[in-house]
Amino acid sequence: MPEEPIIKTSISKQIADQLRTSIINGRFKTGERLPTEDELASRYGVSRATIREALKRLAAQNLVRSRRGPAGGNFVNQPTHEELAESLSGAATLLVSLGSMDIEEIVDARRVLQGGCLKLAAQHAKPEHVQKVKAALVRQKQAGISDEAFCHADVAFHRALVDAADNSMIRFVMYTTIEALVPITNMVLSYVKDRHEIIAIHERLLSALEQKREDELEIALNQLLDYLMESFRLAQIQRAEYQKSPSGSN
Amino acid sequence: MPEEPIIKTSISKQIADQLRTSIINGRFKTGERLPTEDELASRYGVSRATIREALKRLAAQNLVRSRRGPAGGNFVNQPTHEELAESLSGAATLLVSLGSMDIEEIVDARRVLQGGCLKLAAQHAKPEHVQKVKAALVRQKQAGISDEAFCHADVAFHRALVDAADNSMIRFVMYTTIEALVPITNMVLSYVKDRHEIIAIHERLLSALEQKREDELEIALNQLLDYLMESFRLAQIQRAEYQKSPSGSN
DNA sequence: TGACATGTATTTGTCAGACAAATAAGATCG
DNA sequence: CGATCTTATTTGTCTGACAAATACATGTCA
Repeated sequence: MPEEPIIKTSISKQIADQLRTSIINGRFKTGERLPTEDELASRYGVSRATIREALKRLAAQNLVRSRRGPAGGNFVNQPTHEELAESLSGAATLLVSLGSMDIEEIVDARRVLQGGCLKLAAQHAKPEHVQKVKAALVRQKQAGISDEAFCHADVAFHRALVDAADNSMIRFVMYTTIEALVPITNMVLSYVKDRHEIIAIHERLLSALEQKREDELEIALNQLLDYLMESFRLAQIQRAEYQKSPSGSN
Repeated sequence: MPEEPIIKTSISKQIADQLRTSIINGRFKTGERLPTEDELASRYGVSRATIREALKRLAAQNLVRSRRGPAGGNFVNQPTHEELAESLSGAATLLVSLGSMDIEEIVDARRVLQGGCLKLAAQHAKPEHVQKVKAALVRQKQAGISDEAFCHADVAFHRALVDAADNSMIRFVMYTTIEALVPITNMVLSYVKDRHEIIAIHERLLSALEQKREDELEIALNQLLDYLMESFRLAQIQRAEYQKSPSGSN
């Protein structure tokens, strides 16, 4: 029995991995066109379907994108920060929705991480950063906007705060943390219909940023998160009662 | 012209997205088996190949895994933190290797984020956490191990520190940050062959954690990062000289 | 000549049907 | 009762085909 390679992983996965490493260590440069699918198929000695499955795996990770036609093909895609942050927060929301992370943990994390982030923001914020924060807050203060729009503006506000730290890595990481809280914030908002408190705290954050007061920023952040936690508890109670009382379960 | 849906995205992608949201909001529970590929194909009115491409996209995100045979099929997979962190740090590494993030930014980010993280660790660390940190440091101190093994132990050390904060969200986020630094650390190590300094600082971190001294932790972290930055600059210089002097380019 | 329509080749997207490989469960035989 | 064999089911891969998008050349008409 001469050691037949006991390969457990499928060919398409192996090819996907090979292509990925080729991309990562630069044998295929960003923007460059990969060989056509037929070419790859014959090169690897497999069928086009297999190659396609491999390419789709990479496409799911935003590593390649494809166009049809002549001058089309599969291209190495340089994922933008947005795309990456998106897939990060997708993963994070997944973890949250599967219950692998509870709210206390997320809020704690945000307290610690965003705390540091704001400190950096106080040091690095340029006028245009402050301007963006202000703009988001204005949008949030518009009367009569929907919960959805409010939440959207909320995210924009916090993202702007993060941007003020002027650091790509932090942006990358904090977007995720913020995004992970969105479903919860949404739920809180739909049960606890009080936006004034949130806006008041946001205004405190903004003015603290304008004055570059690190201490004030930290205080305001803690207020915000405390408020969020408490509202969340309230919302949970209301929700539990609502599910008990009316019509029936289902 | 009766508004034929001008869908730009491919069918397989649409199906993948649909399946993903079905998974995320719980219409398919974790561990559950999806319908067979034939079943899905006829249900969506597409061919099996298309379904498979959709499933492979999800597989690339660790959302499903497949087994053959009867009682086999495509199963909803609950991604472990490790799997998620892995795919994300892959993304982060890519960003770094493409030069979208520079080292100052990453080190700054780590200073801020890991600083907060260590503060939490000092409060929450349980004996088994400390034990894991210690074990990683022991591995790192073994004489004669390769650069690669050293770097591996280095990552394990920092992960253990992060774990000590005992917070899933932070773990998720910090693993990514740490991982993003691996290629750089590797490069530094291969040029600046001095491990003593790193180990000395690591020991300071460990003992500070054991004594739950937040201030000491912060000091040691800053030392470590300062040292890393300086070594990196040195390594860059050496590298530049090396690339100028011998034989030729390429 | 120049602008516009038209064809044509190339490449991905999708389809249909087939066989190979793995594997769990039932059938068979000692 | 236990070990082995068969069988059915399901994913993995192959083959060959056609549809759709689209860059480029070609031709047509003013």
